[in-house]
Amino acid sequence: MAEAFRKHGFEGASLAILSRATGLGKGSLYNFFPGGKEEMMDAVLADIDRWFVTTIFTPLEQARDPAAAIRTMTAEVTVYFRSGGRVCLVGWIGLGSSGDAFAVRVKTYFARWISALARCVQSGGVPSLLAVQLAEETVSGIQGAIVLARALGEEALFLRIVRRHEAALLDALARHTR
Amino acid sequence: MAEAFRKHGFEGASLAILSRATGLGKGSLYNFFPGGKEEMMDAVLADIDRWFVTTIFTPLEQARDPAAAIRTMTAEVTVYFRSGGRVCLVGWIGLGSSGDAFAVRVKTYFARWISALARCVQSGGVPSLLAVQLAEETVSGIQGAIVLARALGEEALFLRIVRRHEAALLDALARHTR
DNA sequence: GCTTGTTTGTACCGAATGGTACAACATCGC
DNA sequence: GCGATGTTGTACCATTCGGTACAAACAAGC
Repeated sequence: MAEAFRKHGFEGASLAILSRATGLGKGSLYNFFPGGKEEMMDAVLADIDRWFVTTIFTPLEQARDPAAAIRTMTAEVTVYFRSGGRVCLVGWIGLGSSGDAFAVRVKTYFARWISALARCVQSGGVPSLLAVQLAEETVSGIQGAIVLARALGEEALFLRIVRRHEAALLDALARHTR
Repeated sequence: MAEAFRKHGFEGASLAILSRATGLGKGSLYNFFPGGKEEMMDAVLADIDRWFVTTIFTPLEQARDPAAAIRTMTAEVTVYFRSGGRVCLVGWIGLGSSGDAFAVRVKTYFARWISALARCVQSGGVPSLLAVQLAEETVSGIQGAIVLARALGEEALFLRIVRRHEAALLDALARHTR
């Protein structure tokens, strides 16, 4: 179901597609999601959010070794986005007017990612202003890398860009070591 | 018409919406675009491409003053994307499976942007490998900034990120001045 | 085995979808 | 004026859309 939305977007994913993707008939679909397509998408976004919170956000927020936490973040993210071969549904949905219904979810997702990463970097001794700056740049850079890698059909480009952002983060940490 | 696609995406922009947006009835629409919605979208993308070629790409490619060319690029891009309030249709369309029909257009758009920017930076004395690296990072960064700025509803974030990329480009130029 | 509540498939709904046919209309060279 | 060409609105097409109704199938408790 998540993959169906990821492939076709919200508008493009028809109930027929969703039904085929899940193996459930319309009856079942509307039994579990009385709110229709919107509730289905919301559930998918909630699922994604949960994954990011446990795998990315909290490890960053509670990191005892910031450099290691950043390294695992980029590693996890690279796998998750299949090196840019997989789209970021949250970012995508935010682009269109159909995403207005999920605006809050989209906003909190990115806001938390940035703040978690910033806190991690900051905990390593980097001044808070620079930390936020680096975090913004990294999250934004990952989103851009997905767009570009998909557009050019070049997964290597995703890896290159993410690696550079990782390097920038680690460099800042090394420079401000206490 | 472009704005209709920009707002609703390819799937979301129905003929009714397109008709309303252009003020043309279905008859006229199908008179000018016998290929239907796909041809309309293609025309819009061609239009966008033309604008970027004349306003962004060729000035970069033929720049006599690389630093100035970069500065005008970021300025033009900032205005064009309304500081992130306006979506990059090319990048957006590339994310979904509906964009497969326009894959070539999407690909050449980004490829040319990167190569034009890289050539400009390189003409200022920056080694070609670094130049390509910086160009990739900048174009990707702009795309990410659009996604993030829209998601967070924060145009200032777009400006901040673009400005930082501009600074990185100018810095590289200054460092490798001949 | 019967009851109760959930899960499923199927038939169906009105509305909207992308697209076509075509007659009325305008425009223009001549 | 007249025909030729291009443009427009309208009615219409089959299909698909998201969504509902509901009865059959199922499961669990007792």
